Amino acid sequence: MIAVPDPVSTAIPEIRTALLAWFDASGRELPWRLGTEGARDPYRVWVAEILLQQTQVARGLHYYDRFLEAFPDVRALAEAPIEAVLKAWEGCGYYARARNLHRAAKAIVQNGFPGDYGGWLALPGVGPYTAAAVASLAFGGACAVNDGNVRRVLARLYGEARPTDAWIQARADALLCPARPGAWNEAVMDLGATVCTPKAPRCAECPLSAHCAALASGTPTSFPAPKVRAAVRTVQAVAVLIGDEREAVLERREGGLLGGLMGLPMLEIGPQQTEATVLKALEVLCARLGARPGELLGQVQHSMTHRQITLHVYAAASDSPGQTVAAAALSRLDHKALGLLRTRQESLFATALTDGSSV
DNA sequence: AACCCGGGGTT
DNA sequence: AACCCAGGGTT
Repeated sequence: MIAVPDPVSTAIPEIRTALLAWFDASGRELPWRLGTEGARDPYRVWVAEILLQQTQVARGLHYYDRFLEAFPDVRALAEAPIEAVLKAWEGCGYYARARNLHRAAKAIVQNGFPGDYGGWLALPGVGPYTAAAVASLAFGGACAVNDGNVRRVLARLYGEARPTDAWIQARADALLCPARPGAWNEAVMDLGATVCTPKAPRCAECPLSAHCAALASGTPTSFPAPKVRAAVRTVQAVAVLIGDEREAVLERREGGLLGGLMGLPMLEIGPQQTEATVLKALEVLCARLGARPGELLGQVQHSMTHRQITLHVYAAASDSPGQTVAAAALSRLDHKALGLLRTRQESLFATALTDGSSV
């Protein structure tokens, strides 16, 4: 059987030259791209790659500055309490990233930074993408990354609607420029982020348009086909606020959802609930806390990728001391719940102004 | 391989 | 309202 080379494979030298020339002229300047190409500061690259997992660059920039200011080097990170690490990550989502970053920092302080793909892959929170990224960007390793950008760019270049991870990795490995592996990886990702975008690609500006099978097909956006996603689950929960926005009883969330963060004591009660079952849950929750249930402060809605939460927030009273809210790392959901107190006070104040009564 | 894990941007 | 984002861990 004779293997027929595809049009992209035969044009690999031209493709490398065209994309790297575009990158040298139009690549993004980003704070984790300081220093020599292929020999960047591994700490800065590593933190950036973890932060950018499923997080858009524009959003990551803010957290990156904040995180590096709090933990300028790997020793500072390793020696910090986990609560401080989560506080720096607060609001960024996927909090297992922060916990794994902290764990890995301790290992790095013990053993030093790994110098190759396999060493990075062994660290918690580092998978195939991140290991290849750090190995190429900070150590000059010939490792091709495979992320959402690479997937889209290569699916379009080859006209493959349903690429598997193995398919993408094989093409990425073949295309990788051995002379500039780090720059090549950044170039493909920059192209995917700024030109070969999901919905409205700027094909007229693309340095690879002459080689692109998806563009030739007339419908470049049909590559790759959308991934099927799990349905959003609707759930309700009850939370109690013992204290106020400054001092409140908080519990550490265990398990997967928002794990590691602090939050109001909470009890999930399933998808559709009546007022009676909500009140029953409130009693159960207060019994566990040794607290006396108070009035309804309101409901908050919170949507996550895979969940739509309605949270019924009640005031409660107990003898247990609260803790300083500002010092704890909380999810957006808990910040919304705490915000109910403020809106409620404002509406009471407005009522007092209207009818002349005292608050 | 399928599922879970946040929060927000773009279209 | 989809669809996506510089993915990784668990089952």
